[in-house]
Amino acid sequence: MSKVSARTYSRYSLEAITLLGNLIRTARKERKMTTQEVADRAGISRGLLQRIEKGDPKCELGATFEVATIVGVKLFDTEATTLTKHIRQTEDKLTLLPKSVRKKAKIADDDF
Amino acid sequence: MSKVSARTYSRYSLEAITLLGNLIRTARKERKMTTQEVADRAGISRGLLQRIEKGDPKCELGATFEVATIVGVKLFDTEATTLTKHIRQTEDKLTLLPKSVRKKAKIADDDF
DNA sequence: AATAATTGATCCATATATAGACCATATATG
DNA sequence: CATATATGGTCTATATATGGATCAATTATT
Repeated sequence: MSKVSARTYSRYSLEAITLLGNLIRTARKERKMTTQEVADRAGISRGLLQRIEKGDPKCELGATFEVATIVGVKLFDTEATTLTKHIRQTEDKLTLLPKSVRKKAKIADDDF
Repeated sequence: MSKVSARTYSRYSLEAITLLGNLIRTARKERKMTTQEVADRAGISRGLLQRIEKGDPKCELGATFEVATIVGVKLFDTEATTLTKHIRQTEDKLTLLPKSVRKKAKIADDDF
């Protein structure tokens, strides 16, 4: 009694995840770090690191980003300093946008 | 009887995740999409989407990337076409690198 | 102002990812 | 060539994330 739904992913998402994994593995080897080393530093198991490098979508977001950071793969092509600034920018932008999005309450749909 | 380890994250990782969440929420509102709408399209629950937008590290990598794709947040600042190319590039790079990393089997450490 | 809808939060049952041990194979290095 | 080490895979128990329901508060629209 199990396996009911099984999540699906778009091709773009899967490729992005694959690329991220490849970048991580490449960076790790270039820095001559062993899988065990990186896993320890990230506080995760070696098995999980392998799945991350392999591009498995079913991994913790946090664990993945942590590993990327450790081996030096920049998310957003952005330095640590500018990251905070970007966060503030998006927050400002958010306060300007309406708090909630309202849909046109239409009775019937398009075709008639 | 629980809560044994509790994973930790670097400041940079957390900020990157927060930024990603903010970008997603901003993009969603700009496109006038409701949380339920996006959640349905991504095949996830509304609750999970909220955690993603909030920047919770403990979310599926796949779910997060999927949502980002749906609302139009580009990972890697890269188009879908070039993504495949980038993957090949990293794969090529990987074949050039040594298959396994070997550590100097040193007895004592540095200071002597 | 009234109303409908979105959002945010909490709670619980269940599906699922993770750690950790183990093994086989590949591979770097002496 | 021999050997130690890294890697990759599998398996199981356990910790944990997720879906779904529910409720309160906020907010857009008439």
